Amino acid sequence: MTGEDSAGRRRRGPSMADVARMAGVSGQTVSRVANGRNNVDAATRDRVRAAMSQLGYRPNSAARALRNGEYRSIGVIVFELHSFGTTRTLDAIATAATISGYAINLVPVLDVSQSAVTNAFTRLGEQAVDGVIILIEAHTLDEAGVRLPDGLPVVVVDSSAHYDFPIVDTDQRQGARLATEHLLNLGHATVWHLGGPPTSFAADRRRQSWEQTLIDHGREVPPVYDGDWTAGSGYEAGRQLAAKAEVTAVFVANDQMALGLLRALHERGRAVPGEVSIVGFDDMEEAAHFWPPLTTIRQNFVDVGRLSVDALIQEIQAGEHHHEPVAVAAKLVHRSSTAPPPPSASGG
Amino acid sequence: MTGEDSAGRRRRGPSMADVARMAGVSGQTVSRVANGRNNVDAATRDRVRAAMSQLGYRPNSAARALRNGEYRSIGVIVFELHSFGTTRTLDAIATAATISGYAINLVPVLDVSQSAVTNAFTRLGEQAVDGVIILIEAHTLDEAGVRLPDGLPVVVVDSSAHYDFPIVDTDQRQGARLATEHLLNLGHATVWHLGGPPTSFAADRRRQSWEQTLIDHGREVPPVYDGDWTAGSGYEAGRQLAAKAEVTAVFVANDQMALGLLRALHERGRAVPGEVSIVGFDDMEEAAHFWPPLTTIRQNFVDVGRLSVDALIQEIQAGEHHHEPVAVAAKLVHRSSTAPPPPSASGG
DNA sequence: ACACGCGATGTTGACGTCAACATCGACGGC
DNA sequence: GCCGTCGATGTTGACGTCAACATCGCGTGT
Repeated sequence: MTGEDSAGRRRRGPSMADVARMAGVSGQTVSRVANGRNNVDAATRDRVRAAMSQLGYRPNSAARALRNGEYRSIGVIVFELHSFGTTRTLDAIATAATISGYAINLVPVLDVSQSAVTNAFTRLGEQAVDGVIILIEAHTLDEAGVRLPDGLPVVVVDSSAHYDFPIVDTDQRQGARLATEHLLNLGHATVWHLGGPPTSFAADRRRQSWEQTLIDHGREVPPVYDGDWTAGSGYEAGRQLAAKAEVTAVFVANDQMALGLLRALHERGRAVPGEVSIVGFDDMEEAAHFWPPLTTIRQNFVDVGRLSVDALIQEIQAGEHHHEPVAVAAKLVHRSSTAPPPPSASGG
Repeated sequence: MTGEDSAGRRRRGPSMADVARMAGVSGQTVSRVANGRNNVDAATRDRVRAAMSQLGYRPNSAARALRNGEYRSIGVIVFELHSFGTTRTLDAIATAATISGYAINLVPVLDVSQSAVTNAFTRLGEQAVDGVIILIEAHTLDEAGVRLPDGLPVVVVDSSAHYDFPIVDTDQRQGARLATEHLLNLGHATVWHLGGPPTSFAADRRRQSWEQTLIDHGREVPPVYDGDWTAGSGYEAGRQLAAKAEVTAVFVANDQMALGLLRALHERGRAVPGEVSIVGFDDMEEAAHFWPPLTTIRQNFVDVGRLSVDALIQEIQAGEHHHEPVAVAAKLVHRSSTAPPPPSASGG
């Protein structure tokens, strides 16, 4: 009754054999019913179904996985759920995987240390997964000198191109260019940059693309300020930026840091967008309600999640890598944090 | 070499038998080495280890689960990763489970419909899990008329008490009282409330506790405004609140809605905390960088996650339910969004 | 009436692991 | 020198499922 035997030990649930006995059929017929095969007599099927629900039968996925040689499960290795982008991508991955009939096995990296990463990968090797999506920033991977189990399909999100794995990611370059050109088009002489941590490839690419865009337009490239994606780090860098009168436009590598910068600007009494224009990156839900509402680059996390799952499943089922990275386009969402520069700053 | 056989099908990895053959021992000895038993000769162990790494052996967790009758995995059923609290709790659960040697199986509910919830629970029954943590709001559960597989240990986070499952949650009542009394102590005549959706038990409790605190202090209870946890809904409700001159203090049921309210107040030109004081709930990382930085109630998500995992594992391993809900204390974090009421409003 | 086909159902064995039991050899005590 | 013991290793079988093959009975065509 309670799922325990007289000794108080956990008892296994009913198996096909139990259902078969109760329904007066063979185990194989139960299997056929459980798997929706249609070559079973209707009356028999009903009898089996009745026995199943009466016994509370549920298929043993371990036995099924062992027999079939596949788990129908994919591992997702994440570093932290603090970052908005990671969380959103994970959400999209989970949804896409579920729709495709795969379960999600979440493998957290417990801290930043190299051994924690190595540990996570070791655990991963022992998990019941058919493939892996790596959501941690790739430099961390490098440092850990990670060796994944051979023959385990892998897809990487947010990575450099020098891995031998398929890559799916937002088109960071295009997004950063969009942000930078938006500010330039408004008439700003140049655009400052508050970047993400050097350990992130995404941050790297946004910074590079911002710089290249400035160069393409023949503008001066101001020094870069680095944060670590958090609002706190945006605030710290923001205090320095806010103190510089010549700063009229800033492209911030994510919305959370932009929030910190906004606070620093408010504290200093510099008007946004009156004196300084700001563009973020991500379009987190809150960005529309920052003060002022933030102009930002919207990432299409749903597509990133779906495409990475699709690529992984293809690899699992067909054994095919395809090596050209998949880049998902971003787009600019114009709100109130950007405007033309103040007249006094028009010359640069 | 590539993990496929000549027909292009996925080939299973090497098994214990393969390792045993290469090392010239029996499968059982390989098993002993793999499980760290110490009754194996050092030289033999080395030989087995060498064979393992040369073949790229990794234990088949399906076979192990089948043999041992346990998966060492817990399912977490979540509705959405958009809400800050859910995400943070999931993170803490994943960490705690990993430390305890359990894997995490993420089971998303694809949409709000009843069938989606039922679907998710059905899927759950077929997952390779020893137990389940339910992270969705409990009213949704109710509506779905959910029947969980019998004998599967369950722990619920954020739920009413009328389930026969162990419950772990933040002490919503205590947190809401803290918030309300903080504002009262500053001298506000009464405190308005911007609550969460009626479908959430957490929102319910925060509202009830706010009301009770007001009554306990002999204050008037203003009408409640409801949001749905999002900044957008906070903004909508906030526009109404901002229009009322008599509002000097608002307790908002989460930080995201507080952000929306802040925006509405700014748009209307009402100073925070000069004219209106605001307290949020959650203490999301960004709250410290809102404008102004938000006074809020900090939830201890780490403890909630850890305690729910501990409770579940105890249930799994010992078969013991313990029915008193576990309440994790919250605490007030005082920042700049609260101050005494303006002199003009002192009388109420 | 008989062979044949076909649909419904049953039987067998293998997936990889590990507990329980069996075996074997070395060493110490008397 | 014989027996008992203990440590290292091997052998067997069972966990639950499902593909492959076997069987059985009924209807159809000639």
